Amino acid sequence: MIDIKKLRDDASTLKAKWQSRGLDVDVDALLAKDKEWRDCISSVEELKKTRNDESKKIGQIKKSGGDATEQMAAVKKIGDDIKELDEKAHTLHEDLQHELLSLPNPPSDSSPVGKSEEDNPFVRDWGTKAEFDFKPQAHWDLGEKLGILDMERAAKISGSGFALYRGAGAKLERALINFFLDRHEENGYQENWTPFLVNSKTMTGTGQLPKFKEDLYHTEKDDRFLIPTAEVPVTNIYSEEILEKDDLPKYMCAYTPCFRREAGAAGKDTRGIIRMHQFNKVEMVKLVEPDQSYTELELLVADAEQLLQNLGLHYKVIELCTADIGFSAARCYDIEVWAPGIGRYLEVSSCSNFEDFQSRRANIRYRPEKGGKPTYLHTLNGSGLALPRCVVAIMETYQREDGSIEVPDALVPYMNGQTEITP
RNA sequence: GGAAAGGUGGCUGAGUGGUUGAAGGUGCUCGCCUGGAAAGCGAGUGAAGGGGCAACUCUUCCGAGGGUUCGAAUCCCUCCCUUUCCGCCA
Repeated sequence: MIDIKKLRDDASTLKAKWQSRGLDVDVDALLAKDKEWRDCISSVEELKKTRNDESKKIGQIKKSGGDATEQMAAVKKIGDDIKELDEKAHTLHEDLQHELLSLPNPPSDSSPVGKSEEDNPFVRDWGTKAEFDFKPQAHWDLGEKLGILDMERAAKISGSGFALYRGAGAKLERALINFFLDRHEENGYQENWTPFLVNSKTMTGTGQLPKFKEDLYHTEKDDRFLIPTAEVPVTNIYSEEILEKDDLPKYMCAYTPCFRREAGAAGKDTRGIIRMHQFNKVEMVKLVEPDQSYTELELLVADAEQLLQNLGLHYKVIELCTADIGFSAARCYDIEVWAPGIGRYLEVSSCSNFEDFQSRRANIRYRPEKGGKPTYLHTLNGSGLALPRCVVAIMETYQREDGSIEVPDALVPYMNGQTEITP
């Protein structure tokens, strides 16, 4: 959420930033509503002051045995006015708050301005596209023939958009999760195991609510949501808390399954395991001091890249332009791994700096100096990494002509010494 | 799911309708004292929001939301959470 004070002070800059996202925000209407709310608050407070003073006087009169009937009637009238105005102020505030919560983060000045994903600048790449002296197969063919991926039975059990990994396929998932988590621990991230169902307050904290309810699985009876990413529970670990300067930076990571309705993505990536309603992911989250967040973003991307390098997978890093950047992010890098079987780069990580957008929503603060005033810290997160697309890249990159798959060296210990996957 | 007890400041813990934003203790900060420290003494020590250039000032907040009342931490209702016991269950 943006700071309403910024909107009061410098609406035109914010408006321009939203415009760079392709969003036309009626800032004048927002400011008018804000003004109306503040005027309302002022009147209420004035009335409350009068009421408090008068009530005290009544107390004194009664104590000294006097008759305060007249005063009581007068204050009663004030009370009625307060109630009415208070309700109005409350409604105005809720309304304004809802509108503010639905506004995306204004992109950082450092984010490249663009009109669509076509304008996302290339940052760097690592490795080269794998070459084959045979025609490489797509993972769905490889997986089915090897018996490690059973999309048909997954559909029978749950429907489309779900994967059933079997045998070495299941083991590969487990191996990747452990491999990723171990690397993060080495890099100073504390491992977390979180709830996978969260309440609406938590979802609002990281920005999934109120705007993207349609993308989430919701349990009607208990009003809880299945997490679409570990970012949600992990970032909210310290919600409503005030941390000390010495507590920062906080490096945290977690493996979780992720649940996404993929509403609006119908017909996209329907084959294979590129877009799933349920998938596994390891996520890194950082809570940092504001002046460190852009340095930390670079480090975060490097930590994600390291994993692909260890796996020997070719990838490229791109930066998202203002038109393509996510709702909550101020700046964002995507890492895309090369999948030679289908001949596409696949997004396996998104590393973002949210600045104080999430911390303001989730109310995560810290004291810049001992005994000082609490202020909002900066949050960042990055996938490290999303499993299915890594599996795709591994299968397709390490495939042999006979359809078997070589296990990348880094994963062999995590596969109990298994070096290849054969039928 | 049933029963009971609770939810007050960084922590602990009083408070049952009227200067209570909240006693006492503890912790923390600053000062005095000391060769230095401890002890002791003194002062300060929550958050959000509004107004003001500022000193400052006002409002709100005792789990959340309603209600009663001239006035609510205190009384009533609903919900949430915690603990203990019972039941059920991986």
